[in-house]
Amino acid sequence: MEKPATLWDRSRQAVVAEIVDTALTLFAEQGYESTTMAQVATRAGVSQRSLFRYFGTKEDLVCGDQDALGDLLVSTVAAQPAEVSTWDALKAGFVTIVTASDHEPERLLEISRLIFTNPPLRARYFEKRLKWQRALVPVVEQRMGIEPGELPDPRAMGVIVTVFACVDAASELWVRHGGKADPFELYEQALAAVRG
Amino acid sequence: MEKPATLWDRSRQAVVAEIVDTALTLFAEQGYESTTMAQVATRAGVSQRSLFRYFGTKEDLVCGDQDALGDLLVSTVAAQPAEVSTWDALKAGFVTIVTASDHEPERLLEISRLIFTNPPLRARYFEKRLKWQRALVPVVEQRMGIEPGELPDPRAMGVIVTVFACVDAASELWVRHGGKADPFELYEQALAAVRG
DNA sequence: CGCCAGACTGGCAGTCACTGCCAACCTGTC
DNA sequence: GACAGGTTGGCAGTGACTGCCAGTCTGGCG
Repeated sequence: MEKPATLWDRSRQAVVAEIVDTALTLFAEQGYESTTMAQVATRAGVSQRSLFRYFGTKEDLVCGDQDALGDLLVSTVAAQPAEVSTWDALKAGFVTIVTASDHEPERLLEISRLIFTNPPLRARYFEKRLKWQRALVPVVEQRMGIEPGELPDPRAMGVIVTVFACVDAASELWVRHGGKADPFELYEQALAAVRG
Repeated sequence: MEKPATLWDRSRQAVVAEIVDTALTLFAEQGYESTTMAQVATRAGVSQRSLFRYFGTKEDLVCGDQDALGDLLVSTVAAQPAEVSTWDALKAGFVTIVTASDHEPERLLEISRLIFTNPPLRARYFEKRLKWQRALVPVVEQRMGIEPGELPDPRAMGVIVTVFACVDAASELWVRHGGKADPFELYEQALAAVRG
């Protein structure tokens, strides 16, 4: 079903990666806002039109294709054994995501800093995460023994949005600490304060 | 300090209100995205240039000036007596905000629906709330007996972002219930599931 | 080899949000 | 009635993004 992996596909992958690379370099050099898509296109050696075909929006140059990670998150949470608490199941999902990210730590910090310091990027990131949250609703409901309804259950919603909010808070603090703090530790502290 | 309230100020207020009114009408008629700022300007009887002077962005037509509400939130939380728990203090802040909103319930629902169904609007709303969260950090830190540092304390951050996340979840569910559910009840359920 | 359908690319013109600039105007004051 | 300060409107421009069309490149087929 998704085995082909043609040579063409791989070359496209390479092109995408190279574009992202030049974009991040430009953003680091002159900032996100003051870098235009035309610049990225020129330096990456593609037409502006094609650039917009690869990445629908400027934000996507940074926020990338989070859909795959979202699927991984959901399936990991769903795959946790029943005796694992909902909180631990969600945590396991996020741990899996972080370790599965194909960026080197250095670059991950740079990307995170970009996202947390540029409102439009942060907004886009937030938006993508909304989709993850929606996808998690049935999984968490089942895990909490709530039978699914037409609309999400407020209890399941509460748990999900809380975990995401704490992950977000920990990430922001991690970035603002310059990557020198342990993000998992920050997350644990935040959640501990919440759960009393 | 802020007593003048000149006639001029009031007429400006009226102009702003009227623009918002026509904008919301247009959004309801043909949707947010497919309504242009030029249309709003024309129907409201101002030049496009002036429209952008009143509202810096298209989103601000809907998200309005949340800064005043943010100040109210912070001061209300800060004004809660010391024996009130942090959770209750934050809740009191939000209750104050909701009741202080000068929109009729019907319009409030309409605005909320706009925000929750249009990604750019939701993103902008989220962004404004980030400022509220930042402003709350010192207040909550003091209330939790944490001495303020250069960066926010993860525990205070956790509590703040959790409350915001649950308020957000409750609001979204309220909107998706067509305004027929009690938002405070939804909030209580969400938070109860979190705090166990 | 020649041919052809399908996918990818590039350029071009257009839309829309948003901004800087400048001239016209309006308001209150001396 | 002139004058200073703030307000408005038009105008031209930037930058993200899209639709359209023509050129190109590829793999299959006779």
